[in-house]
Amino acid sequence: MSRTSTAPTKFTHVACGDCPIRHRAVCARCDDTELKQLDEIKYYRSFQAGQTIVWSGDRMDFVASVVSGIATLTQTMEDGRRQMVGLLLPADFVGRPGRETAAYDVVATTDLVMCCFRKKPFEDIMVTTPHVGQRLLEMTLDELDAAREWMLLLGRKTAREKIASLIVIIARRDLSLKPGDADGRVVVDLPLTREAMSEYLGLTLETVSRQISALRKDGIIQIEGKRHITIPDFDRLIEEAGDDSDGGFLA
Amino acid sequence: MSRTSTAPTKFTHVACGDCPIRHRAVCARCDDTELKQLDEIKYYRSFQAGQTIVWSGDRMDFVASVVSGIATLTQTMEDGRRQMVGLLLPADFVGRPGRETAAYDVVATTDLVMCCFRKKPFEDIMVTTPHVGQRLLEMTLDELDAAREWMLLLGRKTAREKIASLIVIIARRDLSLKPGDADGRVVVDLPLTREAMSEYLGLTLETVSRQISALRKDGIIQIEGKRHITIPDFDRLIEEAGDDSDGGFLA
DNA sequence: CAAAATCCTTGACCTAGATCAACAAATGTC
DNA sequence: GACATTTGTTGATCTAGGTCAAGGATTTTG
Repeated sequence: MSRTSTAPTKFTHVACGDCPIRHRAVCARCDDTELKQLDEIKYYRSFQAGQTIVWSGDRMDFVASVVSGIATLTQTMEDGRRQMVGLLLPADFVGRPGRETAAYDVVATTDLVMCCFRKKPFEDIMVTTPHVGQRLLEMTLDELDAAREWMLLLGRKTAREKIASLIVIIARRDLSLKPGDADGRVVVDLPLTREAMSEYLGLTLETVSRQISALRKDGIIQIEGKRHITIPDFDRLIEEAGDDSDGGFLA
Repeated sequence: MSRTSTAPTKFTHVACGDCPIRHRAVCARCDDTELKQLDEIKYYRSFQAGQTIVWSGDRMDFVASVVSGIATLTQTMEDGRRQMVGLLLPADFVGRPGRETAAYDVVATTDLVMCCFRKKPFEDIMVTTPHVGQRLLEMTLDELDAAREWMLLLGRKTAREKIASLIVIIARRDLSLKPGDADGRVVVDLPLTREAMSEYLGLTLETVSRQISALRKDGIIQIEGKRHITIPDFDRLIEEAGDDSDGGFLA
């Protein structure tokens, strides 16, 4: 439990205008006038599962919040090796204010709706409304923390620890739990295919499948269907994940 | 060459008051009055090689620029496995404005001098001087980009590619090169021990040593002593690194 | 409802990198 | 200048996870 953050990691109850979800992002502290400004430059976009939203290196002229569905940020090597570097769940934010182009592929993993803000006017609002910039800094620092946890996972954890960590991370996000909040029985639906998990974890999909089976056989998790997981003892799973961290709040 | 950043990645020539180095960081766009403010809250600290500056989870009541020497940010697991998550060279910035505690160990890898700013007053300056916050956001986004490159390295690259990548990254930092700038002969001094490299790359130190030897035998690099490296053909080394990225500008 | 995709699991085998171990070279120290 | 320490190299061996391959379970499509 090393994190003592001043950033609101819970969802705030300030909705962004008539936006159907509560953005964790930019509008957390905006007043009505400011929300109206944001309203004026926002628009919705839908994407089909599998669709690439932006290619690495392409111009990306918006920032956005995920309304529903899942998107991933992925780095690709010329020979096709892929590493996920960000996982966007509903209410997550994506965008690089001050940057022209995307540094990674942004892919809709499921059918996806995003609430987008055109970048230029958004940046203007950032200038005139300091706390929008402040929120963005906080969010970016959170992402950096998550990225660094993730680096530990990629560089040093075993396959089994990686899988356990991923389930913990998703469970926490799912339940909006802070570290240490949950114990006892927890239920999660994995929103990712085995392949997507392998791209997240720096493994092959076969290894992912095998390790999930192993955790099942050892009674750490129970599985119905392919994605529905019951964790009888959450603390036990955290032990398997091999760290006492706060798990990070993903990108 | 995917990066097209608006952030100044070159050093700016605005020194921070009488600070002996040019901070890439906070004072890049400050005027004299603002520099004076920063001057008033800054102080210098020296550390010996090997000294831990802050432990993960400890209170960290300052932000700082590296004046000379090298520091690393490292995540540690209970059983001692270590993963470097940030490498700080002279002029790099470290700190988590808005955060109470460190999320990783900060260690002086060599003898080190830092120019520190007490956090509270620094945050006050951030509020009154918007572009300081803006610079910080830019810097944090750069770090996030670097972290994501690093994740690709950790998750998907071979040992040989990892070593080649590290040498490329250090060479670029050393020469303050932008991607694509350098070709032909390049000379670098590795500022890290084999062990530190292994912590950076998610390898063992033996593998680091072997792969460096292999690159030497294959004529990709030449070595004098243990750390002094000559790269006869920089583009060749980039090929070995297995990516066309901008290499990232580390934490 | 058959055919074709997807998505997932499991087995057999292989290899990159880890582990264990010995030693060499450089550096510090009294 | 001998001794200890730190740093780096190389060899022998082991193993976690990758690769290749077959097949099962669902979902999609026509």
